[in-house]
Amino acid sequence: MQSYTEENYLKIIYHLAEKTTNVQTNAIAEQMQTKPASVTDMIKKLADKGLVDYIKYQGVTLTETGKNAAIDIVRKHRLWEVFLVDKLNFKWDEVHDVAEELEHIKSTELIERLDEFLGFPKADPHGDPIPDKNGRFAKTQFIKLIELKVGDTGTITGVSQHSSAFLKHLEKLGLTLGIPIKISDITDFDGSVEIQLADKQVNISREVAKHILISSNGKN
Amino acid sequence: MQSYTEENYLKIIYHLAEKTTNVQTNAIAEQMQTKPASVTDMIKKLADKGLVDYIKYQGVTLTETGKNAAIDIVRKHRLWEVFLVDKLNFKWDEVHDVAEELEHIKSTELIERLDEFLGFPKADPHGDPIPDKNGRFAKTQFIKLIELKVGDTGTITGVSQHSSAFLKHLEKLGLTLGIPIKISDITDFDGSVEIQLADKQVNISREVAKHILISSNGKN
DNA sequence: AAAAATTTTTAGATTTACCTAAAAATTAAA
DNA sequence: TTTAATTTTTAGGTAAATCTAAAAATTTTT
Repeated sequence: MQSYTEENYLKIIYHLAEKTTNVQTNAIAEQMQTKPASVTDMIKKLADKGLVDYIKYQGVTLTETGKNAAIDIVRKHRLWEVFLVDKLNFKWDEVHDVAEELEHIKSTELIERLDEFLGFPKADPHGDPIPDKNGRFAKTQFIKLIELKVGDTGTITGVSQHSSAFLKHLEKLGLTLGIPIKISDITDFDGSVEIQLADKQVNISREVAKHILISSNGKN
Repeated sequence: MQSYTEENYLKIIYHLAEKTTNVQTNAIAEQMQTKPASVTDMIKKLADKGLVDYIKYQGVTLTETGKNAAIDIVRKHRLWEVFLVDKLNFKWDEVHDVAEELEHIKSTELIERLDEFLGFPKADPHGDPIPDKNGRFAKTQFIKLIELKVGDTGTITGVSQHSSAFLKHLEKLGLTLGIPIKISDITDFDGSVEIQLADKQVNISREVAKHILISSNGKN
C-alpha cells in the first residue's frame, strides 16, 4: 500500500514516462511542485519498495508493480472526472483538482461500483482513455491538430492540456469533444489555424492547436 | 483550513460532546486510536487555531468555529454514505470506512452538487440527520428501543452503533430503517426484548435493544 | 579535452503527528 | 483527609516528507 504522496509520485512518473523513457529528477520535481532534493529522497524510497528502477544520476523507470499502481490511480482519477461531469454537472475545466483528491480514496469495491454506475466509460471528459479494472486500455490513435494539413478533416477527441484557462478557451470557441472539423487554412503570417466547424469558422493559435487531439477520418 | 488529522479530531470531539459536556483526553485518545499524550499535543494545536477551548486537565469544548467545521465534516460523511447506498448499492454496513475517507475531500462545490444530486436527503442510511449547507438540522426525537414498554409501538428510524457486525445482525433479523414494530414481551430472565414485526416475531438482547432508535407513535 | 553549465545527490534541519516514560494534577477510596 | 487510583501533561524522541546549501556527477560548450 502506498501513501498519498507516493501515489502522486507514481502517477507523475507514469505520465512523464509517456514522453521520455527514463524520467529525470528535475522533471518530477517540477510536476510535484517540490525540490529535486526531495525527489531524490522519495525515489530511493520507491526503489526500496520495488516500485521504480533507479540508477543514480540516470533517472527512474517504473517497475511492473509501480506501473500497475500508477495505472490504477489514473483509472480512479478519470472515473471520478466522468462522475463529476456526467452526474454532478461539473464543466470539463472544473474537475481536475477535485479528481486529484478523489483518486486517492482507497477502496477497490468503491471504484468498481462507480465504474458500473457510470456505465463503464471508455474515456474521461478530456478524451483520455480509462483503464479497465485489469489496467488495460486501448492505445489511442490521436493526431495533434497542428499536424493536419489544409483540407484535412477529423473529429476532436481529446486535449493534451487540462488547465482551466485552456479548456475554457476551447469551450468559448466551440471546440469541444465530438465536434467535427475541417482545416480551411493555415495562416502564412503566424501559422495560426483556420478551422471550419459545422456552423462557423474559428481561428486558433499554433499553441492551442498543439493541444487539440483529432481522430482523423483521413485526408481530403 | 484543517489537516486530515485535525478534521478527525474535530469530528470525534463533536460526537463525544453529544454525550458529555466537556470532552476528556482519554476519550478522544480511544476514539482516535492513539495515545493520550498525542491528544494533548493536538488539543493544544486546535486551541491555538481557535477551534477548541481548552483548560489544562479540564478537557475541551468546541468553539463556534470548531463546531461549524465539525458539522461540515459530519455533513460530508453522511452525504457520501447516502451516495454509496442509494447510487452505488452498498449495504448500510459497508459504507462507514469509505465515507471516513470521502468526508475529507475539500470542495464546497462538490458537496453542494452531491447534495442536490441525491435530492437533498435529510438522513443517512443509519437514520442520522444530515446538516444542510448552513449546518442546520433537526434535533431528532428518537427513543431507544430498550426504553419502550410491552405494548408500545413505533418505527425503526435509526441506530446508535455503526459497526458492520451490529448492522449485519439487524439486517438478518429484518430490523431495518422504516420497519414498524411492537413490543410484545420483555423476558423476565435476561431482559431480552420480544418484538412483533409485520410478518414475524424476533427476539433481541438488551445490548442490541440499546442501539436501536425508535420514532414512537405513542403508547398502546 | 578542458571549462562551464546543468543536473543530481548528500548532509543536516524542519514540521507534523505520533510515541514512551515519567511527572503532575485530579478524582476516588479508605 | 490522607492514600491510592486515575487522568492528564511534560519531556524527549521517531518517521515521513519536506527544505536549503553545498558537493558530486553528468552533459554541453568552447
